[in-house]
Amino acid sequence: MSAPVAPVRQDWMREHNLSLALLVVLRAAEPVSRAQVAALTGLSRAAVTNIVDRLVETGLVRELAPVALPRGRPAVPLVPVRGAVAALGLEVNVDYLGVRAFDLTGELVAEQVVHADLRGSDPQEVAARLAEVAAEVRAAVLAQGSQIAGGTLALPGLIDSSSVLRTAPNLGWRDLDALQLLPAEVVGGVVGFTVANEADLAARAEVRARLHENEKPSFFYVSGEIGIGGARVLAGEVNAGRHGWAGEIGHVVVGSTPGAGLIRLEDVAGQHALLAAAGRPGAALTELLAALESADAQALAAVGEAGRALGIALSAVAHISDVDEAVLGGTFASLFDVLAGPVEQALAELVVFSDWAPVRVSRARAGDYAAMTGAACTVIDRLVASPALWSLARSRS
Amino acid sequence: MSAPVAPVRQDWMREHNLSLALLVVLRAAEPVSRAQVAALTGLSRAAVTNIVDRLVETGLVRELAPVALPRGRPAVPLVPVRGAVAALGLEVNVDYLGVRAFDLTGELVAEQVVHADLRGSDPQEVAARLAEVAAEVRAAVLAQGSQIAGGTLALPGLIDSSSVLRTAPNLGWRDLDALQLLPAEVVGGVVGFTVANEADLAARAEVRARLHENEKPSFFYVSGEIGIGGARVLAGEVNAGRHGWAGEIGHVVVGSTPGAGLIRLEDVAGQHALLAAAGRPGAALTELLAALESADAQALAAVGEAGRALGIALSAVAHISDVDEAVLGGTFASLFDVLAGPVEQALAELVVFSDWAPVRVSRARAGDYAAMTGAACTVIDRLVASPALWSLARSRS
DNA sequence: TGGATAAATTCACGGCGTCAACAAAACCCG
DNA sequence: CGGGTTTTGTTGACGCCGTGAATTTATCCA
Repeated sequence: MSAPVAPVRQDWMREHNLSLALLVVLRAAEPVSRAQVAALTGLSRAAVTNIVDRLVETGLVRELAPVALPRGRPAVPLVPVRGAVAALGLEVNVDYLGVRAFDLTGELVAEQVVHADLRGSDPQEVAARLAEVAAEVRAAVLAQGSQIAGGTLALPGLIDSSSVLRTAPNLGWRDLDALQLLPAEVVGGVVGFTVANEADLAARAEVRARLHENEKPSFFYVSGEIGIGGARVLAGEVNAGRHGWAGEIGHVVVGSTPGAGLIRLEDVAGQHALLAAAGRPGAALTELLAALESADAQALAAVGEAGRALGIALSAVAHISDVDEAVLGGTFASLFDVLAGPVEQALAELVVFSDWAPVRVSRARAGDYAAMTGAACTVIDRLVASPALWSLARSRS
Repeated sequence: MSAPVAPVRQDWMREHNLSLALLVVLRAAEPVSRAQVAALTGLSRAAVTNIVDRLVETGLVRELAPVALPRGRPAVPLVPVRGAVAALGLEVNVDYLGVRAFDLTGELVAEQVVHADLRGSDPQEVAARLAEVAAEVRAAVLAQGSQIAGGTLALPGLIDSSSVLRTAPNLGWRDLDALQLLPAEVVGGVVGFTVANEADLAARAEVRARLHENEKPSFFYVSGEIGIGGARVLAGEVNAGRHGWAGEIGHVVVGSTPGAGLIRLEDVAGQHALLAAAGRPGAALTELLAALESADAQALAAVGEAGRALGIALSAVAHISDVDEAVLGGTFASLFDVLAGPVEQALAELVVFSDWAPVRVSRARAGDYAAMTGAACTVIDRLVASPALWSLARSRS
């Protein structure tokens, strides 16, 4: 949320403080009282009384029964209303498509994933299948009385600011308006519908997974799939860049051949290249994992090489973006035990500031289908950032 | 200026709108009237009347004589007060040190630069010399009745958030508290004094140089000096990263030797390496420029190689940070005519999104001593961001 | 001289957070 | 068993801020 270069009026101020209070209620491990909200936000108790009343009116927050304290008047605990709102996270990836729904607190409410090989698929047809899945999740959510707050679609490709998918090489899709692709009953019925890059959204899910230990984590998220993408997170915010396609680490140069040809990260650590180097071209990832399990020398060497290349690419990220943690996600999370060593070694060797701020390497914690989760998170973020707007939109419908 | 994760009160709102109005007055090509400020900011004329009155009270803005319009009541033009405020930009670099003073509008008011070879110099001694120069510039500024709004020191090295200079390899300095180094009469008398990286500040100066054509430019600034640094600018804001040392493009890997050794950008395009490759190890840059002028084959080849390496490093920047313009500054600005071609070619060849958003390459426009200029700019930025705070500080002194 | 036009100002109004006072609901101790 | 204590939550006066409409000011033009 960046400060607007626009006049600020009282309603903006109210919106901001409303959002602040809502965030405190959402993020608290235990239910908080009005007095605690006041203490945590820095607002006066009087203001918080008023603000919380409005949040209760909009149905986003609920009061529990008062609980006795060691001393003084009992406090009224405040909790987010679970059933009130559902956020949809959709995804089309190379080997599956699916939809997830989360409530305000980030709890999974409904989900449906279909596995399929979507390489070189027809966008129209895939969109129709996604719409079906979305309709089912939608129905499940509505059945339990939730309002749908919006949706975000994750795609493995470059998406520019007008929601046009420029290219998704592994799907074989090019120059599609991703919003127009989806039928109106998916997009139209939903207040806000957006499209974003899969790696950026997975990084957002990773932020969520780390919230309990760090409110504002900073790291570079690496999404190892068929291709290799990534996203930089600074103080809890995903940094998508000028057009929204930052983090394309797969195309970073990591070396050269004697003939002066350049080697990019994907040429070494992309899934096809990695399997080929491991002596299993065209095989599934599980085969590689099994080979590593049984200490297959060629497989270990291939992953080691990939790790070194990834470390070189990440050293470029560290120098250019100044991050001190690299989070390995996607298939790289499965390969973590073999991969992390060479990555760390290359980073220690190459990064100039590794003496003061060594780049840590860690495994992603966001779990499966991180991009879907992250997609829903962005919807919740939008809602939390402007609760009054939401209640307005709700009352209109 | 990012939105605070803190309660917003009316005084914050006032400060914001005050800042907004001041910015409009500063940035306008022609003096603007209150009515124009209202139109440009989106505030009501009533509010602008009040706000401008306060800006006039603080002495930051002045009214000119009313000028007749084609129709209607004459407008009262508003202009920034030139003599009111002076911002100091200080710099210690490898071959010079100096101080510049700018007024509110960004006009140069006073300046003093001393050339000297500061490689391997003693920090204490250099600080004393800088203090002398600063005292003279200070005196010149005070003589014309300006108040000093603050100062920023530019250093060619990694500076962390607590203003400690971790390392400046080309000065041979390490682990210094840059603020404690300067005598109290330089730092103490000044409201806000900060330290920052030379390339980050030069990038800030570049933003200033481009304001008239683009309010919020985005680019990657390359600072070619003895070493090679840089800074990413997104929508007019310099992005310094987690610790403030982003943009260290000189250490990015651009290839490898057959023996599996890695080649970093500085190994090819750093000033020492470049001069050596041109057959003039240890020479001055002017010699290389002369050789290029006379079409010396070895010099041209060396710069061409450096350009290709720079292009490879910038392709990493483009993929990681998604920028669509690279600005070549420092010595690279002088070499621009020879350098730009190979850089552009490498970028076109390597950047995946060059079809939709080709990375432009341009010469820096910030002029000499860009870091000093940018250092003063950050001081002015702080002042403009909180005009009320400034008037408070002023009334206390 | 009167009308048109646009800048700048004034003022009543409603919204918002603060502050201080107060009410409410427990607990403790004599 | 009842007053004192403590902390929560509410209330109302207050001051500040931007809005919007009405008003004043200043110039040009017919």
